[in-house]
Amino acid sequence: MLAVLERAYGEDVWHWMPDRARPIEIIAGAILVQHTTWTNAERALASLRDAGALDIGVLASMPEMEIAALVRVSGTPSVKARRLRAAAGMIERAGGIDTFLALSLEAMRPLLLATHGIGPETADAIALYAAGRRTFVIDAYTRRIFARLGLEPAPGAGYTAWQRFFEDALPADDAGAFQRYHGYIVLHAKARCRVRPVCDGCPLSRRCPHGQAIEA
DNA sequence: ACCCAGGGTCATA
DNA sequence: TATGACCATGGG
Repeated sequence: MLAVLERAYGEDVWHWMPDRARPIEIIAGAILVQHTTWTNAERALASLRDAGALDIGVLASMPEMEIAALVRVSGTPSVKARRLRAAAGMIERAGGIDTFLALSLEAMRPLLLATHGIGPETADAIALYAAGRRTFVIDAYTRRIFARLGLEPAPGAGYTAWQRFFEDALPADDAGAFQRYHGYIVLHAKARCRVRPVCDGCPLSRRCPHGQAIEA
């Protein structure tokens, strides 16, 4: 399946954010996109940027009410405001953004997981895409697509089992490959299902039973 | 008028 | 451990 994705998408890589995004934008984006669409997360990110709030020190000290007003369009604003603040505070205590990003995965991941509002997926997204650490992101798309293909590592597999499943299948020394393959899955999830005639044109969504229709 | 979205936390049993 | 309510806005 990974080879199929590679063949289908090749160089057409999705990379979490428009290229050259600063790490702080990737970190904030990873929190804002929780249980929401990426387009709404991007709008919230833009309003943070316009307000000059895409900064660890600013986010860590800005009242949650103000942050919430800025990120309203991404849903659950008070929840996400608290989470953004918590993440910024953790990074400050870690010695600032540069020091934080230089941490090893083994040091960084527990810090992230100990932060309010950062669970396994958000932690891995930050470690992989903001810091370039070699950890695979398991999201709803990944589970849905592969489970439908009968490629679930084990029935009812948890996050860790899914993650090991992919990490074992990918080059052990190449964080870029981890980014690329997770990107393929996102591209595939955003693609249109082309199974015909039953499901012609349906988005690969929860309602669509076909995970395999990469190409006609 | 529904249902869903690239999650995570908290209270219950 | 496991399940469910909750967060709350925008789009199909």
